[in-house]
Amino acid sequence: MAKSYHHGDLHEQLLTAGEQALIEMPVEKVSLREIARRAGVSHAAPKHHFPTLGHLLGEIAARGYRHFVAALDDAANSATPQTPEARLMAMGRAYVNFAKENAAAFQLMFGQREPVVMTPHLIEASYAAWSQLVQAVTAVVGPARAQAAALHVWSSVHGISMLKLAGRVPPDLPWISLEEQQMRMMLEGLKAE
Amino acid sequence: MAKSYHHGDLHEQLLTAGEQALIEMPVEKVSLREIARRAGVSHAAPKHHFPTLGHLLGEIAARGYRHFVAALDDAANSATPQTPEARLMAMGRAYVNFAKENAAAFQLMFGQREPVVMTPHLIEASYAAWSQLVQAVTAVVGPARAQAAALHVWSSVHGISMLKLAGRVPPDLPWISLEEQQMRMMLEGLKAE
DNA sequence: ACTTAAATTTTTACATTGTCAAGATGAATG
DNA sequence: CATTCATCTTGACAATGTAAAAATTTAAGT
Repeated sequence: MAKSYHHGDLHEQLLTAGEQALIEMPVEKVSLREIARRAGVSHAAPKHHFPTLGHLLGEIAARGYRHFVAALDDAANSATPQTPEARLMAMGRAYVNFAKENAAAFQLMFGQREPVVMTPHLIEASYAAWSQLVQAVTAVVGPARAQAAALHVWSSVHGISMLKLAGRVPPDLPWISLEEQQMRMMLEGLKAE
Repeated sequence: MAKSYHHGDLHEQLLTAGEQALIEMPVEKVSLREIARRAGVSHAAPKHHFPTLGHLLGEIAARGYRHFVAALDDAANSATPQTPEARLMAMGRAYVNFAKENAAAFQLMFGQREPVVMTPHLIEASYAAWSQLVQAVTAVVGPARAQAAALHVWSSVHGISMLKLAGRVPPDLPWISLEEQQMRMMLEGLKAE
């Protein structure tokens, strides 16, 4: 059932307007009214498509996870050589890179913007990201230790991403080089028995 | 100093009122007016002590870092045996524990609440936390690799803390056990060449 | 085709928030 | 005692999220 009414497909347009806003402004400035403004609609119009701002943000975050998963997948498939380790390292670098290049979306996805409602789509999308990582890690350490290893890997890349975004690490460090060393240590940690 | 109109130490009382608020409510609900309310003062009174909400939050975050450093120090000194590795592991557990027990303060310290102004006190306090960690890591890996190793350790413990707080990891995992394994892998990663 | 019902959007309105500009108040200073 | 000055209050403003009512457009029924 197509919905072509006054403004067309407002549901979709609100989501894309929100994504665009996340590109152009810091995450905390992306308000309901700002998104409505960008969609060329009154501030109360979103109500009929998303019960609350949290639901709208939740759906936008879910889309963020899908782009995120796609980016990590691309990185893994572009890795050379195509060994499990190289694929995992490529994903790790893509993770940190995604956080850097899509800072606002990343922050939305990981809770830096209240209120974000855990809609079914968001739960599903974030779980898909977790599954993707578990799968890549399983190829390296086997299924028995997969979950613990995945948590280890995720913590490492997520932590370094967040610290960088929060700016709570001394800025005079040789960041790029440290980042690579950190990634190596992360991989080495996987080999712990 | 009895307080009727001028009550003398409002500066201090605003800080403690803010800290108390962080204990009793989620970080995003801690507003300027809420803190003023708790201090028993009008909503514009803080203006004379802190130019903006961001500055007040920044000072509260700085205090959070001091408690944080103290907690990690205590943990390290209570570790048995008193080896560099055991001390570091104890600090790591204390880190994750602090994030769990003081969620709102932790989130304020690491940027989950805009606007937070990087006041001199905050810069100093967060740098002190970094120095503390570098020192503990140096005792394990030596000075040459200390910074890279510190970043590795911090990323790991920070990442797992943030993921837990954000609730973006499947909730049906055996978290406690995974947490310990993650910490072991983190330590193992330190031994990477 | 005409009426009626339903779905979508706008308009108003209200309670919050952070910040600012005037006042009011009390304490220190001469 | 009078004046000055830092501090606190009051009132105002723009912006936010949400709710209800009114308006407008589409769909359905006969």
